[in-house]
Amino acid sequence: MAKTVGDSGRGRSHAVHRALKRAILDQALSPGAKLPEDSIGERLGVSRTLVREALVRLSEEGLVDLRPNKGATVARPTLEEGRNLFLTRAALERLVVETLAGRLTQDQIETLSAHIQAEDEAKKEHATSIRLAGEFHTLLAQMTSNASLIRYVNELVARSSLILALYGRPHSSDCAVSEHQELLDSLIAGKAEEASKLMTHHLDSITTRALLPREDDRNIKDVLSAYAAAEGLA
Amino acid sequence: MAKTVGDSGRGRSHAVHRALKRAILDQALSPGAKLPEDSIGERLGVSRTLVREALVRLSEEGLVDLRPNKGATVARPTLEEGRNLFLTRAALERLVVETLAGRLTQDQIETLSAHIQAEDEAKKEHATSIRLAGEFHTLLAQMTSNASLIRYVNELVARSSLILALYGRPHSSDCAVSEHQELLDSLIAGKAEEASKLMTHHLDSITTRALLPREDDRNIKDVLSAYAAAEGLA
DNA sequence: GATGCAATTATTGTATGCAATATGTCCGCA
DNA sequence: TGCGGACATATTGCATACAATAATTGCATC
Repeated sequence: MAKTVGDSGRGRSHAVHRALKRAILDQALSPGAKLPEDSIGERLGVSRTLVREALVRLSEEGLVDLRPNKGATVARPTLEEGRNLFLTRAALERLVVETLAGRLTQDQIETLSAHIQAEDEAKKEHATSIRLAGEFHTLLAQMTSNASLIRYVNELVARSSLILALYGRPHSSDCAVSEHQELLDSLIAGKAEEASKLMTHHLDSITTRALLPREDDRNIKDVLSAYAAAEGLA
Repeated sequence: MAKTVGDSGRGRSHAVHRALKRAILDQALSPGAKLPEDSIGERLGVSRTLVREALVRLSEEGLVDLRPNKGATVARPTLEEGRNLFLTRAALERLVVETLAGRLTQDQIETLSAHIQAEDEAKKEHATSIRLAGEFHTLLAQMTSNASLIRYVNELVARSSLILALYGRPHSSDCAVSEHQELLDSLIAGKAEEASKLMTHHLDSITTRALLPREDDRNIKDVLSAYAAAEGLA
């Protein structure tokens, strides 16, 4: 439906890239999943060449692991990488709010308010809710007009989805809507320092509130050893 | 000389990537230069396929501009992008020094000291001096063991070379060696706050000390409009 | 039944060929 | 001379073919 001319950018390789990216972020492809070039190409109606190009891009973005002669898999960050990632996010997003504090236009304020309201209304639907929460952060970044900043925040927010998919507590609202509202209020009031603190806390609390170690983080051997013992094996 | 098995990573495409990256950072290929796939492939003894893969990666790193059907050129950041980039760098490198303050091992301290000494000795050779200055920053980042942080700092430092190539004052020592020493002293003393301030100032002063507008930054229209007026045209 | 090896299959790595698009040149025409 | 259009050239976009490597299976052996 948005495909006619919308194939903008570098022809179809970008289309493939977007398709895979969406699939990953929607968790239709979960972390660790294999991504064979020809099945993907077949399914999407393009040749391996284009799939490879897309996979290279995704790997540069950190969404895909590309191991030589072994093929591509959806990235599977460790818990520690996850924590570090949120530290990095915080550093960048502090810059975002410091840049924005007291500088939001009326239009931007309305956009953000509307977004927060949408988040509030979608609280029930877990999947949507997560997506919207991420979008709030990328929306803010966008408003700085700082290209590198935008790019990195987008990347980190995307990867955060992976982290939360792997280590997120099932029923935690990962981004409390009220925190977004407070943040916005600070920004409007031009309280840069306060906004910065709120953002730090906001992201910090995700790592403590929502992240927790998962069994499936251990490798297959460790998992099976338990079953082995139960059966009197190994 | 480092090619036998050192072709590590994804076969030769990484080798191509590294070769091009070096060439760009050494300014053997200056910003705006065309990068035709087949001449590069021919020169490097690989097919266009591998060159393309390398170019895609470089474009993701922001070192190369990739325009559909128009081919690749060495990136040519605007002055404003340059300033924004240094803001972003500062945000990340503050995190670096905060992470490192008071936590450097003896080995790390020695590595950094040696590096600073090397910088001091290379003060005369402008090119080497610039490279070493950059390496100091990536070295610090490396020591945090924070993967995303390392990756972004590396990327931004690399792109800084482009910025300085375009807008750097010819004879400014872009990274004052003494500032690196002060920074290190702070880190050793564990004064996180001070180190953070030093880093901010250090990078800030690059933008004010070393960056200056260049004629060729304005786009062709603006430049020509003056001449047009002078000749009573358009 | 466990172990190691060989043959098979699946999948990636790379080069090449052809189509599509952009760029540059030359010529005719006002 | 200045302008536009057709042709020629260069370069990218994409698919396909083949080679190289890894994963898997089956079999023979102990």
